[in-house]
Amino acid sequence: MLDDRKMAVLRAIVEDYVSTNEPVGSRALVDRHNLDVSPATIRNDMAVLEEQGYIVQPHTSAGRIPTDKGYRLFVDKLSAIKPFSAAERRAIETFLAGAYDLDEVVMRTVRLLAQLTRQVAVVQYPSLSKSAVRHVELVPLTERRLLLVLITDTGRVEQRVVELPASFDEDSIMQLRAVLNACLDGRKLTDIATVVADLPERVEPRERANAAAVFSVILETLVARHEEKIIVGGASNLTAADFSQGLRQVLEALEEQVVLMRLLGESDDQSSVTVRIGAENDVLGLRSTSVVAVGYGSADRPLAKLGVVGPTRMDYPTAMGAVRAVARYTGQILAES
Amino acid sequence: MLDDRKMAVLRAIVEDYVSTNEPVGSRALVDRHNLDVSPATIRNDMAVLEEQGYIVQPHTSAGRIPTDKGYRLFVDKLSAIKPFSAAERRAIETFLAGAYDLDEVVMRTVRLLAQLTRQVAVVQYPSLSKSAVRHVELVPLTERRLLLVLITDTGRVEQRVVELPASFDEDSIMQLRAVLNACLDGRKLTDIATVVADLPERVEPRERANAAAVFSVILETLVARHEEKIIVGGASNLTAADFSQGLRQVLEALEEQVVLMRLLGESDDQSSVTVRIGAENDVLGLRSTSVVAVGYGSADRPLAKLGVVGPTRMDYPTAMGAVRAVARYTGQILAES
DNA sequence: ACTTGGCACTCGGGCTAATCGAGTGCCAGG
DNA sequence: CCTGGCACTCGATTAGCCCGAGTGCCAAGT
Repeated sequence: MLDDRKMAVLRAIVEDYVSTNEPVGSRALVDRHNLDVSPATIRNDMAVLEEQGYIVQPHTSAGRIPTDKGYRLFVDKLSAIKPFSAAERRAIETFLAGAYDLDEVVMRTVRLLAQLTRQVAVVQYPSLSKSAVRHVELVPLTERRLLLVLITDTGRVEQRVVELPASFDEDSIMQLRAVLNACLDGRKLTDIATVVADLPERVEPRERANAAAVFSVILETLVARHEEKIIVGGASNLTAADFSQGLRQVLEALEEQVVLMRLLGESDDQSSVTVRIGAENDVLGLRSTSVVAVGYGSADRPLAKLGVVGPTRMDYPTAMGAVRAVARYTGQILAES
Repeated sequence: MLDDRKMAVLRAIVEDYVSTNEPVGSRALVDRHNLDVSPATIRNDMAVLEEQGYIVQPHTSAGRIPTDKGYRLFVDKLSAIKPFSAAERRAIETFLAGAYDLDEVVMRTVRLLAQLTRQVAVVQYPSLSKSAVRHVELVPLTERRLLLVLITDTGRVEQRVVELPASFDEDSIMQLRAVLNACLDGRKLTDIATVVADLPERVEPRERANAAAVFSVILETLVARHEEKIIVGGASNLTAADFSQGLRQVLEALEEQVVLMRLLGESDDQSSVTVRIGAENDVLGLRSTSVVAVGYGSADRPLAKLGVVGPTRMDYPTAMGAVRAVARYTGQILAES
């Protein structure tokens, strides 16, 4: 379909356009890359590329810019993920290493990613559904209220107030806590629904009402609600790339947790870097952005995803390299705890 | 200095400019407000106002726009905080009432505030220094690592990994936990430093090394580190007001926790709404924005602050009303737990 | 002393015309 | 299939122009 040189031309167009942000013409192309042909030849190639939908000219007589389809081909066939130098890796490692707790790790990750790519970074907390319970704690608040604190093996701490149907005493709480920890400890959160179903039997009859309230809150919190938590950073990088008038839309989209989830979640391939370009994101308002995402965590223990969002005119090789490198180290650090 | 009519003129200029975003001239002024004088008279007044620095003309021959000093006078003398209607209050209340835990309350607050004011909302978590300990929990992670979880009476849950100098057994942890809870429960976090100093005596000698590690982490976490946590929402509202080229700067500033702290913290008057206009914010990059902030929490128990950030060209009465109303209800809800 | 109508003046925004040049498509020849 | 040549297109830039909103000032009126 497309011979080698046409591919090379497309690659050159993408690279030039990404770095200059201006439509690239045939002359500039032969100058800046060592294609040993004349501009006229390039023009013929470009005509073909345009006909096939890989590039377009914004105005009748200006250079060409890549289409989504063009970027897609570039990412799939024409570029390699840019590896990071040893020095860069060390920098990443030390930057992340200073973090104390999960919040800190996630915050640093997002900052780092935004800085490395000069794009908007998006990092998802370790997914609850992929975590296991490490500890459950019940703290009395008032007569009929408990604070339920649930700690996962990925370091997430979820809290929730429980309203009890009846008042309680210290002993019954101790007992309930013991039962909960005994039964839930180490269980995957996905399995918890079934485990909880059997729990009432293990509680003294007169405490069952209160226990049931606690159980239902556990289920509700972990299964139904905001189980995913995502943070965003580096929004100021969006001002560099000029979204005609869509900046507002993009910012709005990035404030919606649900949208972010879809953005990261759409690709279910865990281990390799995935790229969604322009209209491939069926999120309204992000039609003119690309998403580079990857799962993090060890191979046998995927935790969640992270990535960057930026204009389709993005340095994909570098972004992919950064995302992959950061994911690796973040996963590593979280695996240690 | 300025007679009544000049004041009225300034008020009219501010109001018109805020609503139209265009320099306002003498004719428009007499038309839209019932000033019973001619445009020429207004022009004389405007000349005086300009001489005194309350207004300027962006171009030699265009209408006037208020200066920071003009807005300041407007806020101090010429406007009243806009009260919210009963219906609006009810809406706020029900919107906030559905929240389960602290995170949820804060998130909803920030969303609500952004929506009501159409500005960027900034909400600080209940300040640790004003909280008391409700519960301390130690969760074993590995041989020599503990997860320290600290729950405050304001609902904040802080976590931190502790590296121990020696290995430990279940019993010693139980004991340590008991000591910690016995001694710290109910104590203000500001007092904790002194309390912790006396703790080692109450631990068995052979456990002192580990205990000391835990204590130092407690101090470090609560006193030294990121004790303040602030979240931001509604950044997309910034695109409406056109910051000539400072949008980037503004976004950057809003991503810096430290900057946000200074923004909210600068005014130490807890109970009343404070407004900082333009250059009054000595934060670089926010010289062209205004901050409307107020403390929340009950009078005898201030918790933290919240507010909005927007262009100096802002509807101050409404913003102040919204900030005050939201602070009231958020404080109320947090007081209940 | 303040207000008012009149009037000349300023200057930014918007419109049109003209020019420039990057870049194209196509063709004929190698 | 590549190449140099050439006519053509059209966006961007510049210059010139006009219009009108808005001003400052002044002289006259209350």
